[in-house]
Amino acid sequence: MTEPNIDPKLLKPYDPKETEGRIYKLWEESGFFNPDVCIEKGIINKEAEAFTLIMPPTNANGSLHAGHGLVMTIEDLIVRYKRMHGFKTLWLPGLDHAGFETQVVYERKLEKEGRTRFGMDRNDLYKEILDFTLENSSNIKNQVRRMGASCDWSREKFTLDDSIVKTVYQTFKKLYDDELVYRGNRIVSWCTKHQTSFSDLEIKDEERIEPYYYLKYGPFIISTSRPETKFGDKYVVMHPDDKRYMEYKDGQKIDLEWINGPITATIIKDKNLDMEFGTGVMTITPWHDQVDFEIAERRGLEKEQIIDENGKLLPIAGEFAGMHIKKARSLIIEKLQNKGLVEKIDENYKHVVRTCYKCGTILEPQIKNQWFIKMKPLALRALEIINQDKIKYIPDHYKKITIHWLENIMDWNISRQIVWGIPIPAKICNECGNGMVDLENNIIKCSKCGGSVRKDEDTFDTWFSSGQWPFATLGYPQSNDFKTFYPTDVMETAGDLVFFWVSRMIMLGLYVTGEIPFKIVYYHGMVLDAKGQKMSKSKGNVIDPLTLTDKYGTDAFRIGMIVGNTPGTSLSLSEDKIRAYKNYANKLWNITRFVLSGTENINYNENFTDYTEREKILIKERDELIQEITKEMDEYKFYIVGEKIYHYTWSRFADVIIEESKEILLNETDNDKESRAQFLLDTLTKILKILHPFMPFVTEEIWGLMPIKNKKLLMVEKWPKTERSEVLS
RNA sequence: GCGCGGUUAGCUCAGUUGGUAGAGCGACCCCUUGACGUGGGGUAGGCCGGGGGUUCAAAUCCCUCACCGCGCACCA
Repeated sequence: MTEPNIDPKLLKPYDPKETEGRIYKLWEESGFFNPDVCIEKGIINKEAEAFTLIMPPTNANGSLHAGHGLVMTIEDLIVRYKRMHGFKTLWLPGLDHAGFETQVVYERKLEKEGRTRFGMDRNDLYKEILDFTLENSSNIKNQVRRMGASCDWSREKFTLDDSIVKTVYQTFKKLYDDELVYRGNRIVSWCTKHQTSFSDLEIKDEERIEPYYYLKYGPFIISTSRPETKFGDKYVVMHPDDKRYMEYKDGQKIDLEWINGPITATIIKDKNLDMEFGTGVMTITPWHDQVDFEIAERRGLEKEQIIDENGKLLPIAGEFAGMHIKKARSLIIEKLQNKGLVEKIDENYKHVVRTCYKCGTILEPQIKNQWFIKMKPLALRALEIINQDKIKYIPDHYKKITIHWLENIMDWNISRQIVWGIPIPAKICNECGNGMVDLENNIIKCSKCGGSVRKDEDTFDTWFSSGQWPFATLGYPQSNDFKTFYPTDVMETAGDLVFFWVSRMIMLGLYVTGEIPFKIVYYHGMVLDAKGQKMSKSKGNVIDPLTLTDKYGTDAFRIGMIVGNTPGTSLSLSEDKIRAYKNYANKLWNITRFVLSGTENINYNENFTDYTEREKILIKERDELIQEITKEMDEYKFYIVGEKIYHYTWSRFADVIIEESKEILLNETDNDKESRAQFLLDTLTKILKILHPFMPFVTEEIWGLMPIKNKKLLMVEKWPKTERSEVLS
């Protein structure tokens, strides 16, 4: 054989490092990430159907982790596939200020520097975090590029952009006008470390074994795991039907000896009490307990704060005032024991305590005057459309989980006592505590009592703004983008955001725009380390996706993340697997070398029909596979497609077809050679197209070397069609 | 307590209308063949968590139990 006359690049092994940056630049400069450019350049029709995927805004408080790697891979795969089908495809990238999350990260940074946010000027702190965020964000954007993401950077949004904030404010106002948002004194979960309240979701339940105390409260025995809350307990509650306590009447007063001396307690008969539990009698602490609060509200009982915002006891605790509850508990019990008021102590009481999901501090329920969204009406609307299957859940069991949550939804506290976030545009009355939404910042008097007002210093729960992301990013209500790309098609995100984010987007999307925000929710699982353990900095098992892409190439990383990774199921990231796909990228490269050098004197004709029987059989087999694969792609079963195309190229095309081609191309008649050569070129072309969404870099690079007339960039070529197999058979 | 998953080869996991179990990695044995040793050929390895049921036929459908995850929950 003569020296092959093919691109010398092909004579060396495939080098992802040399290729990827160059290819990404090629794509970016083509402008094809932007659907408008695709129309301008005649790649797609102006009338083409839109396909929209809004990228979950990346937290701008760190760098890319393995989970992001998965997100970028799956979403880019979906988007490239749709783009190759001629959709007017938009993948809109974004960054999230991530309110509390980022503030926590920043506070840790401050701590390391020996500083603290408390006592810092609000504006200074805000500015520092903003700088921190912006610095990170440029870093993150480069990392997203490294993953090959074909998102439209020209439409990038940040959750603190003016346009987004404006939309968020309008929504807040609308909710207020519709009486779906209210300011109220309600029990909220308060973190004494972070000095902010949470919604019911920012809570981690933790099982603990702690002593459980049975205390003598006058003639009764009450039980508690939290004696430090009991100072102000002056109501003793029992069920009206409880035969044991028939002699006591509702409202009856009883004098008794308590922690710091004699008190007068009032008997309350209430049905919202479990007779079976403990002794069937309890005292209530309305300021620091949800159930007690509700009873007190219903019965109009007094509420008194016992514990302050730092977790220290207030003057009502007498000699214990100023002491942290952690320290006080055992001392209080000691005192009660000395007074003979402890009946018994159960040392092995197993119960659940609510802790801050970030720092693990036990949350203190506190009554706070904050903004709440009335969720029931919003949830009902969402339930209706979910039950009608207007939104498809992948995997489908997330539908059940969502329904279960929506049916038991609680009002949503959206006030956060942190600086880093979107300020709540409202005034609070200094006299009566009334809250008034004030977008123009011109309210100077309370609308209820005429009292003086102050600006609400709180910020919105970050999920309140990100809950509006699909329509906010598209410029609701008037922009062309909104009209063209909303409702969006797919929301692809992590399973643990099902309540935090996805369900709230559905509710707020329906409420504001009257339409569902997306048609499909695709949940990916968590990325675990090779041993199946959760990655965390403290365990030191965090895998940086970029170290893997450096080592094995982005394509290898990407297809390794896809194959065998079913939606919703967590994925163990093993380096072996990624390495295997690096070999695959190289295999593809070598296949190309063979095909191109073996078919040098052939003009590839994609409409060639003069195939011999031998090739017709192979084409039928190949096209059946393509049909199968296309169907599975449309069903979002990428994990199967990746495996099948891998298997076909390697075990079938390379190991069998190429092997037998060696003889055919050397020894058979011209007809046979032509038929085989056309088949090899045609099949390689189709393999590249199918593989492109999975492995965009190597396929684009090879595409550039293919002897194809009038070719465009592979990223905007058309997904292979299979109608011709009928023509040929 | 309620809800949702999972349990298949040594490891990680596929298995979508029920029809004699698959992939990758790993292991072992061969092959210095001209696309590729980042390769090629081959072998071993699974009563598909246990027990019932439906069926001609069950990894697949139903019931039940066990174990492992994960959510939710106002039990003082």
